[in-house]
Amino acid sequence: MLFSDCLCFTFGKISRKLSKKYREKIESFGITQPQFFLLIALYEEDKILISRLSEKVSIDKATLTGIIDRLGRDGFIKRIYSQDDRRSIYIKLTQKAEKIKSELLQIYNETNRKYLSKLSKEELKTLQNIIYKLEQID
Amino acid sequence: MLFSDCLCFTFGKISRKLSKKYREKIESFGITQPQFFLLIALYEEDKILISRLSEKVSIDKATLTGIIDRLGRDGFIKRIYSQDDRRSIYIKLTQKAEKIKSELLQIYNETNRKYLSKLSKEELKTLQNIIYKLEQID
DNA sequence: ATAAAAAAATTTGTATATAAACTATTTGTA
DNA sequence: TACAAATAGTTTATATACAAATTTTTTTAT
Repeated sequence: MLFSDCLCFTFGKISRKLSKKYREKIESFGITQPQFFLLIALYEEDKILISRLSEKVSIDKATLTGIIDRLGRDGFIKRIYSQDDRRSIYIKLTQKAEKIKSELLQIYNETNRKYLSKLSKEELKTLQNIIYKLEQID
Repeated sequence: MLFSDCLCFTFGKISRKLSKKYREKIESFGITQPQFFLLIALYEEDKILISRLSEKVSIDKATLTGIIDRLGRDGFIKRIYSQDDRRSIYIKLTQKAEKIKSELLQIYNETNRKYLSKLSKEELKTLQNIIYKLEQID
């Protein structure tokens, strides 16, 4: 059985290739691709629990801790300690992150559209079904 | 634009999820998922140049150096220094790796089939086209 | 009320991933 | 020949990724 029949291999390969494309467009902002996606998630919903953020971007919490550390170190976000539940921590965008919001969103939208546009309407619809099915795995 | 419209995000997410599935099945062999795929590639074509292996598994050479180091450390492969071109290095499977070949290939084939079987013939055909298109990106 | 269980996040240890710089060797070219 | 350019692979530095263990706090069950 060839690697082309291994969805894991194929999806990983394409994922790495696409990541690189985003990376090239955002490197001037001093952020990485996972950091970029995290900021995009926060632009959609700010002041959000780390555990909720973890679900939203499908990255486990241990990994997220590091990404948050570095985004915090570089001044893009802040940890806000919850008063209600002292185990919980919210993540909030800083002014520095707000300032580049429209630029980052534009890059995000344009780049997404660029690759989506390579597929026909029919293919896109089928792909969405495929993705739905694969996301349901256990 | 939602994350569901970002192919990079979606492919990465599914790739991580599927990786975990392979990981669970092979952890008893003391290898990781990237190491597993590398062994699969070597079972298909043994004594292969590192640069060729890099193309075959679509992992860059710097990353491969590390994976090869660890597979070597754990006795699954050996570096064979070329006489013709002293820059070149071949990778060769050891007896230890040959011994688990049939088991690993079975896990590989069964797991691939399991996830492929979630898709219809029609979906699979379309997906292959989509993958082809995305692989062509620059 | 209190001990056990669960939850939120971090820490630790190991393994990718990748850009950039580097070493050694080979090839191309004047 | 001599020397610049290309090639094969490694190294370095930094950033994910993730399992397992840990800390702190809250919830649940008795």
